[in-house]
Amino acid sequence: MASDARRILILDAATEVFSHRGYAGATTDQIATAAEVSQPYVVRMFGTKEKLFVEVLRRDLDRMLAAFRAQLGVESDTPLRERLGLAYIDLLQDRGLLLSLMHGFVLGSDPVIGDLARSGFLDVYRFLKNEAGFSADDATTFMAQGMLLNTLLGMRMTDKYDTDEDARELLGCVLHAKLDFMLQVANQSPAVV
Amino acid sequence: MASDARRILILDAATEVFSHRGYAGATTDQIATAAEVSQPYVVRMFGTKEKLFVEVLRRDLDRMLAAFRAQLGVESDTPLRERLGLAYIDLLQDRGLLLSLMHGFVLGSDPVIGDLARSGFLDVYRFLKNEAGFSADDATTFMAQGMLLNTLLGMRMTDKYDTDEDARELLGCVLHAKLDFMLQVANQSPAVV
DNA sequence: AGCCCATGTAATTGAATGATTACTTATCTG
DNA sequence: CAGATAAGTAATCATTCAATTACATGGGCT
Repeated sequence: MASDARRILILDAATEVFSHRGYAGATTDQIATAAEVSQPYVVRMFGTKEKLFVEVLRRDLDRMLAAFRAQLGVESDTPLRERLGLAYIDLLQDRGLLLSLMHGFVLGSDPVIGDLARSGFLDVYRFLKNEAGFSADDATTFMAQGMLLNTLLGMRMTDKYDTDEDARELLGCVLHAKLDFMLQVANQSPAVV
Repeated sequence: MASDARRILILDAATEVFSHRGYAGATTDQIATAAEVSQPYVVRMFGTKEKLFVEVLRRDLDRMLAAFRAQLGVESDTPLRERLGLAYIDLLQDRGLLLSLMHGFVLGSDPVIGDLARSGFLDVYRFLKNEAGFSADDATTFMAQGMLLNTLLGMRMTDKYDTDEDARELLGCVLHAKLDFMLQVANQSPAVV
């Protein structure tokens, strides 16, 4: 297989593994197994585990901004703000992809990862204000809802949907129309511990 | 020293170290050094690293709820909602204490930590609704702002306050009156990497 | 004094893990 | 066909780390 294609498979696998275990908790061997290659191959292709994580983070940030920008061109009755929210939920359902972002956001003390997380976060804020026309307050509120969504998915609150009334209500408030969709996805990928 | 007092020192140190490095990234030796005891002592007192993290998480959750409940009894002109927000910011400034919560929230795949994080999160939601009288929507919005605040502090966005105009604006939106206070605290504890 | 339980540590260990080295296989080019 | 370059792995290494064991210290009690 061409290394470009293999690279994508490894990045996909790494995103998945990092999202479950976190940066420090994930091992290059788990990533290699998930990508169906050998562990040395992963290391040689990316140099170090940190560089791999940085690439995952960078790609996820790019993907998020691209998904948001794609909504700018759409003609629709639903307001842009809502469309962006739905686009974000769509992104998150894709095999828990963006949870790796959350792990990156929490590693501000790491010089490399922290820098990337800060600048990536600010890029989103700038997009909302400069391109999507949000006010500072609206942008803040939008991102706050995104962080709550990340947190709920990160802690697998969807697991409690069936048994806890409050969990049901809370998820309903955040996800609105996309709730059924999200639950379906959550059940597809059970706790791979 | 009595073991009860030592226990508190170790929990304090563990909270600090976990908040910087995350659960998997922190080592029992770093915690022991921070608490000025030997590494075996830490392990023997708490059994395993996971049990130690669970105790840290549980204590932080208790502390948060206690701080919130304390606001219920206060007579003041400022509305309860705002007082709770300020109380949360006060909690967070205390040596980054509650960042450990964030790390816990992101480990939903771990059976023990995930369970605790989910039930602790729902406890806060229930408090807001049943004791503080929030509507479901208000409670959701309040928690979303808390998650954004956690994220901004986790990624050390305060480091960019002086150099980035957008970072300044974003932090201003979230922290309002408590901004100066927070920056002062953030500068007191520089990146202990 | 003499015992004993609580507080604490030094030394060690076994497993996990990121990284390196040295090899194999296959495809493309001249 | 030769031979080189890219794709990929098995085997191994050095480190790190949580956990265990065995030992030291000291204060309270009879």
